[in-house]
Amino acid sequence: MYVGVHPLAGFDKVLHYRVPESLGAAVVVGSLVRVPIVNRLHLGIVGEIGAPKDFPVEKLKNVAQLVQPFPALTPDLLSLAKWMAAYYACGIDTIIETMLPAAVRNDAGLKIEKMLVMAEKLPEAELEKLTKRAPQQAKLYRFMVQQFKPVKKSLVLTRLDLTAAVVAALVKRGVLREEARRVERVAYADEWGSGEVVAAMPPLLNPQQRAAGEALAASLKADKFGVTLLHGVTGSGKTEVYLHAVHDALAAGGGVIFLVPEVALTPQTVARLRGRLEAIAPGQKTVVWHSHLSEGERIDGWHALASGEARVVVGARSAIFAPVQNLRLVVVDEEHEPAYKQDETPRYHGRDVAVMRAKLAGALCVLGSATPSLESFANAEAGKYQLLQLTQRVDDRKLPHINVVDMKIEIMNSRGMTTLSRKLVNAMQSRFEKREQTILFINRRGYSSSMMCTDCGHVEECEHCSITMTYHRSDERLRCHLCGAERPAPMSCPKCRSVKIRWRGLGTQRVEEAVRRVVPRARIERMDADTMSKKHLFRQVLGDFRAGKIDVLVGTQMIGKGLDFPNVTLVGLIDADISMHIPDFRANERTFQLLVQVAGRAGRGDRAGEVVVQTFTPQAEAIQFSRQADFAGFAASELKMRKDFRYPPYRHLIHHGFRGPNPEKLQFFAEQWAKRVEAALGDKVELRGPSPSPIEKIKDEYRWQLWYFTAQVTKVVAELTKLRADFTWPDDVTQVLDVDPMNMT
DNA sequence: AGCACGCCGACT
DNA sequence: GTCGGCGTGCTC
Repeated sequence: MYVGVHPLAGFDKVLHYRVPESLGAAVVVGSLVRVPIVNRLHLGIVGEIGAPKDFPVEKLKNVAQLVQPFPALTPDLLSLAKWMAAYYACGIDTIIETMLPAAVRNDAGLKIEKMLVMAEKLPEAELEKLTKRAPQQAKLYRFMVQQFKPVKKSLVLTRLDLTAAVVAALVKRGVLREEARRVERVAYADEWGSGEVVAAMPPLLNPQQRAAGEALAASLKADKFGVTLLHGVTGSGKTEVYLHAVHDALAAGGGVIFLVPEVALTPQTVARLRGRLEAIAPGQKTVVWHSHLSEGERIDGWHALASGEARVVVGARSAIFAPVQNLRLVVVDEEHEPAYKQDETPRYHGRDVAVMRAKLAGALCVLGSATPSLESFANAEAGKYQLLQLTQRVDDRKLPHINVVDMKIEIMNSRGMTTLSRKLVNAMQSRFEKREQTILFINRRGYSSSMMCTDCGHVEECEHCSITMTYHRSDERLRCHLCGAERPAPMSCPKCRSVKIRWRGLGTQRVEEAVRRVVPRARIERMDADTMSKKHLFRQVLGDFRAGKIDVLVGTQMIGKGLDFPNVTLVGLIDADISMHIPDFRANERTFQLLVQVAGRAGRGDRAGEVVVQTFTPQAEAIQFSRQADFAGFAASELKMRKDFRYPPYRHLIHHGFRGPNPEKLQFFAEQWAKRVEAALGDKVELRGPSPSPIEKIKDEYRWQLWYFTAQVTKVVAELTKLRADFTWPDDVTQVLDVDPMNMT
């Protein structure tokens, strides 16, 4: 028998080996093996069974060892690795290394404990003799005779105050037997596991929750891949809905992966989840998976899942690679959270990988959020994902009214520049009369500003990258921060010829002045990076605001987080679309989510709050726009920069992968990069490509193209570091909207 | 990755 | 001439 192996040796190639008789049937696809490469042993994953096509069979070496008795990667994980390698432009070995916990790879974490068992009893006479001649051995013997189960050698030695020599003597006589046993640390029953009995009681579901639960049950019953976006407002009880689905999946004999953002993995939440999970499926063990586990805990959890002993794993990002058997359900809670992104090579997005793994396993994937990410929402709108909504809060607190004001119309009506819309002014005045508070949130981020027509809302964008171009006032030019393209700023709107084209961006100061004009008697405080340079000032202002000494708080995003003021019943979002237009679509999304969060907080228990959103591109359009701003991101393995140069000469392939549906765009990026490197080096760089994705099954438009160029690293390292610093990297290199496993056949 | 092979300039 | 700095290609 011959096998093709993916070696974990730093290069990305399948090597073939002969499987010796002794290993035979135990070696299957997904097995972790040790194989000889040149003159040393490396780990590898069996990727296929069969002889090589272009290598003489006689020359094949033997597989040296089978590291794990069961396959280390399930078939779905193996195909997931292949997909990720192509999608995120990195070697499959890198992916496999992240999939397998280090402890599993070098079986170091396997804590072996020596156990002692009785092998043969001694006749009375022998024992008498032993008592005289070797009292220590006799003592040990007497103890061991009473034991029914194997006992830990270390324990026996300390308890009976013996040395290892005594044990060895009895083992040699054949009286005792030493056994090595893998220790099962119980990663699923730590000190937090119990004592949460109350939380284990399932609360009654409201009709909406029940309906969502039933819809998920139906999807699960269909027993095939599907994605459901569970869009539930804060406090609508999404967790209960997940738990019902988990229950159904377990009842059907399937496995479950439950992903939460890393920060959510506090002992309390873990304990609560585990309590509930173990209550809905008695006897089921729940493995917890996060980065702070010890090696031992990790390997035990891994083994429990790989062997099928445990079927549920709750964990952060990397838990998506857990070797769960017969995977039926993947839950991604708070799917919009940036914590799902890995910002080291291999850069991947846990949520996207979750969707793909579900697809490969034929499972149901549930993405849940109060503020779904744009791409998930777009996928739901496009009908690719099923959309379930929970609009009622469990506590029945009212949701605020959200008014979107189109500033184009506002400016038209007032015949002039307008900072605050009529709607917002009225609302502010009425709040002031009622002694309620207002927050005006000015959406300004960085100093990127775009060119926008105040008549038609047109924004200039880069023809190559479809992102908004940045206006540079110093030289009156527009630049694309992604590809570096530039052109003179137009004097009139290219679309409607209007001359009312201006660069956008209101300062807190101007807003403050405007507020002072319309509510002269109100106490107004400004809060932005300029005025809040001192920490205590920041606290003081927030304190004053909370105490009711301030009526209107005007600020930038710094007031966005953690604002929970009971007396605030109005929130105004000025220039909502500024961050919709900055060339970083991830920022758009943050603004959008912030909006939803702010909206959720506005209002008092008894009455719904109000939110006024001022925009030139009313919401639907704005979202649409930011979807276009999605570009074929630089998915890419990181620049490989090694500083430890030594002989043998490093020669590096600096490669950048560019993915996306538009080959021209990709080529353009690649060429831009090549140019930059050339300029930095002062000599020619060879650009090669595109090389197609190694995955044949993916439809052509989703096929990657990998463009790469080679250059001598000696010169490049320093230069690239500089380049990197002044190059505006897309905020999110792995993030792409067109994650679309639904359309891959 | 790590190692061998083979190229080219400057020396035991 | 050959030694070693360095680029390239291969590893079953």
